[in-house]
Amino acid sequence: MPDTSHADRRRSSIGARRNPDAEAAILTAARALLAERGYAGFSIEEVARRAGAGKPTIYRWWATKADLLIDVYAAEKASHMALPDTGALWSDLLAYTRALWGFWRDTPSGSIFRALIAEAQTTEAALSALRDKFLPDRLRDLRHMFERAADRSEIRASEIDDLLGLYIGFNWLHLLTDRLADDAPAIERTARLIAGQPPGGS
Amino acid sequence: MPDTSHADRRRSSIGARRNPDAEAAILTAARALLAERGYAGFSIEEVARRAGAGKPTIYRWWATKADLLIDVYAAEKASHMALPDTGALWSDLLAYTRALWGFWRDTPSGSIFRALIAEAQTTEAALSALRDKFLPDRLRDLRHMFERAADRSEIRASEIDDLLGLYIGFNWLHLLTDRLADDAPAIERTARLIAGQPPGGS
Amino acid sequence: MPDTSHADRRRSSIGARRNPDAEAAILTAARALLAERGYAGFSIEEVARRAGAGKPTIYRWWATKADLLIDVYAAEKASHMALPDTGALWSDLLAYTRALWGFWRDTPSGSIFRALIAEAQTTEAALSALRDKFLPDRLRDLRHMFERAADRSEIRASEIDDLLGLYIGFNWLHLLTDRLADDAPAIERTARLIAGQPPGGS
Amino acid sequence: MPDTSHADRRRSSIGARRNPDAEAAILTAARALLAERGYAGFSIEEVARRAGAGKPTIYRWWATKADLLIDVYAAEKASHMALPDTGALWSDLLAYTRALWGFWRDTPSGSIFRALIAEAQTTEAALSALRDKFLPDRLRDLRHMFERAADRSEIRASEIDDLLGLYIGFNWLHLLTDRLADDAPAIERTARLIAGQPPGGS
DNA sequence: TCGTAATCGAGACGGTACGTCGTGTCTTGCC
DNA sequence: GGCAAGACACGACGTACCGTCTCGATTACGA
Repeated sequence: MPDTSHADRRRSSIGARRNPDAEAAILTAARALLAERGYAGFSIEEVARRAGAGKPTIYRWWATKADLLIDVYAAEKASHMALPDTGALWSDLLAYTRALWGFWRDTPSGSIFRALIAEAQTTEAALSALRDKFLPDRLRDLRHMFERAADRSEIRASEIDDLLGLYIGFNWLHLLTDRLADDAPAIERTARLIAGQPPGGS
Repeated sequence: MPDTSHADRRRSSIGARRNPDAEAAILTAARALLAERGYAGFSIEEVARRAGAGKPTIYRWWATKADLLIDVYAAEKASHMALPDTGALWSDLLAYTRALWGFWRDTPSGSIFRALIAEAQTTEAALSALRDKFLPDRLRDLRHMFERAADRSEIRASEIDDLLGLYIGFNWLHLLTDRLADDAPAIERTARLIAGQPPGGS
Repeated sequence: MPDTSHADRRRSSIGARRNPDAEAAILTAARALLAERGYAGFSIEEVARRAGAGKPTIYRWWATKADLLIDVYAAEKASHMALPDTGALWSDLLAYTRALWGFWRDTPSGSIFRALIAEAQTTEAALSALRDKFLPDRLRDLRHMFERAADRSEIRASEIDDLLGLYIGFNWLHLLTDRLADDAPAIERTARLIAGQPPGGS
Repeated sequence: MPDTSHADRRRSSIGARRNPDAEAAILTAARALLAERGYAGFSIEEVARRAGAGKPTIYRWWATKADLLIDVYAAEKASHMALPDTGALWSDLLAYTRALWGFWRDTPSGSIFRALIAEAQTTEAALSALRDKFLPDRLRDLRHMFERAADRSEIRASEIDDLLGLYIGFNWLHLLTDRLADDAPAIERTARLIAGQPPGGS
């Protein structure tokens, strides 16, 4: 058995209900696998092997690969990302985007999210999971940042959704083309653009 | 023989050199396959089947799936998109974006491009093709539109690249989440946002 | 890797036609597996593992487990069993049955045939393979023995098929209840019964 | 709930002892399942589903699948078959065999018995149950028929066991190859053969 | 002029992963 | 302690593609 990173073996059922140990082992294994081999090497089969879990256990709780990816990403994100409140949209965006890109670069999360988007191009179920479940969650979080800016009259309230779209598209574009490291200076310039702040100002 | 979409049968070798008929048949089959079944149903196996080609013939000329996708998309794109010149950036963007989304919706190109982006999350070669060849080409084309706007003082010249990034990200986001049809009203609002045009004005 | 009995690895395709090496490796592996673990331990998966073959290669050439079992049995039988011709039906039967039971006991063939019959109780395809392909072959061979006896007027020609049925049922019954070793004396008595020979006579 | 063949729901424990309702529901479900889908579709899982029983309840009372099959067959057989006494062995056999084949064809018993024999080729426990318990029972019943024939000097007393073997093998052969319906004419011819009666006579 | 070489369609090969099913064990919470 | 329920690890099922290989045929080109 080549891999030793999986949980302690012979974890058994704890009755007619979900075993949190199994769930944790699967999420951990999925995270590690994506970290090591990326989406290309990500398979339910291998996750099951590493987690010491049966494939049916995975399919029982996550109907699609996307559902699993979403849970892995969510567990990751919860513990890392917080919304800044600096008093100005452009500096909020600066702080948040730098944190986000760092999070994507320095944890498996970047790989996970790229996997999720790729999966959504393959499977209809994954697409609707991404669009109808994942994205709205993300938007809800970020909208607060923009709503505060609208309260401060930095942006028009009617523009919030479209600015959010531009902002998310900007991040996706850099993630999907793997330019998170190279193009970091773009963050500040783009934050100002979105916030309607003149370049170089404070 | 149930499928009739492939080229006429028994196309054979034409000697010790590449057979253009075979190449055309393969590109056509790939295009049709992506149109019908999307990236999920796109396999070298099925392309070969439809093209009436041997798999080695495909692998001989296209080392990776991404290479094939690029050629298919290139053949598609060349013949369709022209840059508008309406005299104002926001209406240029409006016209171009509506044309692009229509092109993505109504031809296989949308599926093809989605496939290419997805493949780039799996295969390093696809990623660098997308980032280093594809994206610069696209930027070069569009930059003219933004440069004209800068000449007219609608936008700052220093903002061109960042606005392009926002604009492309906006398009990708809608393509990848399959919202080209539903979210068409966003085009006008976003075109104004990018062009710095107040909402509702002419 | 626990099993070492499989053929030398990395046997590849020899073109667009059946590879006899692969076929031989698969039949050998199937035979060995049945010899070691019986029908209970017999799986296509394990045969593929031992043969160093891909599962699709097996499914390509043997549509059902029964087809594979039949080929394994046939290869075995061809090299071991010959029809005797002693000049009298009862001694022909005596010789043949003793050889058959020995063949069933001392080679994997007994296990193979038991597996085949069991499989026929599970799968409709296996049943028809057994009944319409295997059994007629077996009957054709044996019928010669009975026809010679009819020519010698030992039995009526009209009884041949029914005597064959009785004879085969007798053998099956002992095979399926694993009484080939214990009940060997029954062979002689039953040979006489079938041949219409009084007990104890020469 | 689509299937209605199982017992009334929410049958619960009746305390620290075996619940006869549960046992009956399980046997009934097993019988029905074998009737509908044969050995191929017979699984503990499905029996439990239909019976509205937990799997452990089944495993608690029947250690192996064979044990369950035996109980199902026993419950079935008891109520149906009677030994004929026509005054001649060949007509006894004729009557009994016709009844037996009809019983096997028209009730789940044929499927059950086929399942039992198949299971005996996989599981040692099933084999010994079949050989050491089942078969002797059957032989004991039938032997009376042959003993009466010996008393009437139709057959030799010393031949009884071997004729029984031939007779049972004949029946098994037709059951296992699913020729109970097609080959009914063989019954009369074989009955005469076993009874030493010339063909066509009365 | 003719052998050589690279092309073609075809399809078998060893593999990996898919998603489903059944196995026998285990635990819960009710009776 | 029996019961229904159902989760668990495991492993086989049969299928789809992967990328590689070898065939036999079909030309073009260089010696």
